[in-house]
Order: sequence, then structure tokens, then C-alpha cells
Amino acid sequence: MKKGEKRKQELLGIAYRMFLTRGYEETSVDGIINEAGIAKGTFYYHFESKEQVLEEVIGMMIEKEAKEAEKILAAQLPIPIKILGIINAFQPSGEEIPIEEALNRPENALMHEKIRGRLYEAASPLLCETVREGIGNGVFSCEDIPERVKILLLISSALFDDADYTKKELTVFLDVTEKILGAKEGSLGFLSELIEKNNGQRYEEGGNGKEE
Amino acid sequence: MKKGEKRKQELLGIAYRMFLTRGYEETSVDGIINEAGIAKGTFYYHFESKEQVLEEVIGMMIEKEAKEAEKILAAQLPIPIKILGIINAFQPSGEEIPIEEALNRPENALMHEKIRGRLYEAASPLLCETVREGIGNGVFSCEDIPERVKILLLISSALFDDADYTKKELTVFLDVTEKILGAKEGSLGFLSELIEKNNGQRYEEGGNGKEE
DNA sequence: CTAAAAACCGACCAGCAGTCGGTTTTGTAA
DNA sequence: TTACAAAACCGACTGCTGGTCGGTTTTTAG
Repeated sequence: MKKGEKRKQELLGIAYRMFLTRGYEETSVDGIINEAGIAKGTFYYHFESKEQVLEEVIGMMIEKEAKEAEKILAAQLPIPIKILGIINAFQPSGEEIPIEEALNRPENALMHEKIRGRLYEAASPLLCETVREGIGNGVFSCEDIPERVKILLLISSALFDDADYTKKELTVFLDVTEKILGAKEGSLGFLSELIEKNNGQRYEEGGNGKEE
Repeated sequence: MKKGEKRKQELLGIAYRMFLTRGYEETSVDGIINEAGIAKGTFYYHFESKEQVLEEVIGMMIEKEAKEAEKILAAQLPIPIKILGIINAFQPSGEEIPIEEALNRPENALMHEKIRGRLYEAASPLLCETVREGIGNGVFSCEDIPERVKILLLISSALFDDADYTKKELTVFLDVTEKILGAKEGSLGFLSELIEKNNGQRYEEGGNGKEE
């Protein structure tokens, strides 16, 4: 009996799109069921509430991004690039670009906040491990890793949330990141060009991404 | 003709309390008018919408806090204490303590986000000026002040939003702040005890006196 | 006193999330 | 094939929401 699961996925797909175009509050259950061509009761047969749909939609997004991030963690890459890659993996990319703009609309504050929380839980352990790796390699030097990663995630999500961040903000971000993790002065500067290059284009693991 | 203004203030007061106890979404206009003992039409005679009430409530809060922060800016105090004082002025204090807990409830995400934005606009110029003062005194040393202040505010609001932050988080915060602003290693450490002392006072007995 | 402006009233509206008793479809076992 | 229960689905309905509007009372000014 998997007809139910298929319908559920269909509804999640519709909800995903509508939440991100119209916003969560402005998307009505009636709107979802109209587009799906089903009755109210069917919707509530598959979901407990509208909010549960949001929760599951967010879960799908995070899971997908987390998978990519874990690939980067496992890859053989320079530590700073790993850090950047993991952070980047949790940013909307490709077809999901409109998400960025959508999440910043005030009416989506609840969704944005929920995503931020889940994203932190997913990204934090991966980054912590990478930082430890970096300390082992002598690239970083610091204590209280989780606390520092928390700050790092805080800053980077605020920076990348805003698609129009300035070059100056990016430079300061890298400088501050160096200081937070105890990297050598200027040792992360080379990431600046990498980020700009990737702006609008997805970071693929195909090449080794080594650049200086 | 100030009868109208008086009623408006009364409604703002009721809304303020209800927004912070029940949350914005969960507070209904019906709820507000029932408590005020007026009709729906009267509410909409004084306000354009429920959201405008939220905007004005937030404005009241920020204005009050900004006034206190400006007093600190003008005072003759050591620069690090000024920085801390300004940041602290924009934290809920005294009778407003429950705000902290209320704003962190997910249903208040919209309100929280709006407050965060307004707070940043109010606090940023004051902090920038203080940092410049600090650079003049040789306490700090950095460029791109607005960008750094933005990060500082970001971190501190995330830290103090959570009433149960750990001592370790506080230490890391101060360490990172030193680095962001280019202060001498450990030069802000003394703030740690100051902050903890303030926290104790909060719950102990609250201010009874008036100051002038 | 008078007339307008300000303040107020409450019935009303469309839209919302969620409910529920009933109906159809589907899988399964006899 | 039949019988039957579980799964899937239906849509009218409820109570509440933010917001509207034409009409009424109160206040103010000339």
C-alpha cells in the first residue's frame, strides 16, 4: 500500500513550491488542495496540520543539503576549501536560488527561523570535525571549537542570506574567520576569488578546486 | 483633541503585553478589543492594521532603549564598558525580562526578526562611533568599522537572546570581539565578571529606584 | 446653538485551519 | 469470484480570523 506515500510526496512538492513563492503564512491549505485536485479531508488524512507539512518540507531540504556537505567532508580537499564547501552546501543553489529571496521576506520569518535552526544542527558537527582536522594539520589553532563554529555559522548565514553582500563584507568575513579559528593572517584570503567565481555557479566536486 | 491619543496609547499598552505573552500571531484583534472594552471599528479607527500595531509597539521599545544607549555614548566611560553598555541597553531588562523568553518562541519569529532589524539600525551608528573613539584612544585597531560592528551585533544578539548562555560562550564572545575590533589580547576579559554581576542583579531584586 | 469633526459602534464579510461522518478504492484471503 | 476490512478520499461544516462600512454618539469650535 504505497499509493498514500506517493500522494504525500506530491503534496509535499506542491507545498514546497508554494511556501517558497508565496510564503508559508500566505499559502493556504485550500490553495494546496486546489492545485493537487483533492479534498480537504484527504490533505488531513496525510498530514496532521499545515505546520507539519512545513516541518517535513524543511526536512527534505536540509537532508538533501546535508548529503552534499558530507560528501565534501569525506573528500580530499584543502581544509579551508572544505570549510567553505560545507557552508556553501547549506546555501540554496541552482534551481533553489529563488529560495534565498523568498526566505528574506518578512512574512517568511517563521520558516526562515526554523530552517536556520535545523541547518545549524546539521552543519555544526561537520564543521567542528573539519576544524579539528585543520588543527591537526596546523592550519587552525583554537579551543572551544563548537562555540567558535556556532559564531562562524551565524556570521556566514547572515552574510550569504543577503545575495547583495559587498566585497568588503566578504573580505571582513574571511578576516574574522581567520581570527575566530586561529588561522594565519591572510591564509583564507584566496577563498575570496573562489567565492566570487562560484557566485551564481554551483561548486562542483569534479575538479580538485585547488587554486592559489 | 487628545482623547484619541490616550485611547491609542491604551491599546498599544494592551497589545504590547499580549504580543509578549501570547505572541503576535496568537494575539487576535478581538482579544485586544475585548480587553479594552471597545468595538472592532474603534480599533481600526486608531490603527490601519494589526501589523501596524506591532510596528508601533516595536518602535516604542526601541526608542526607549535607544535613549538609554545614547546616554551611555555621551558618558565618560572606558571604551570597552561603553561598547558593552550600548549592547546591553538594547537587551530587554528589568520588567521586560519575559520578553527574552517570549521572543525566542517560534511563533514570534516575525516579531523577533522585525525587532532585530530595528535594533540593528539603532545600535549600529552608536557602536561605530564608539569604536572610532576607541581607535583614537588606541584601544582598538581596525578598518571597515561598519562591517565589523554588524558582525559584533550579530554575535552578541545571538548570545544574549539565549538567557542560558554558558560561561564558555561568553569567554569566546569576548575573545572574538577583541579580534574583530583589533583590541589587545585579553583586554576585554575583565568585562566577563561585569556581565555576570549584571545577570545576577537582574533576577535578585530588580531596580526599585528612579534615577536622574 | 449649531454644524462639523472626531470617536465609536457592531453587524457583516471573505478567508482561514481544521473536523467529521460518510463514500469509494484497494489489497487480501477464502 | 466474492467478501470484507483497511486505506484513501470526499466536501459540507465549524469556529475563528483580520478587516470593512454605514450609521450613531460625543466632542470641539465658531
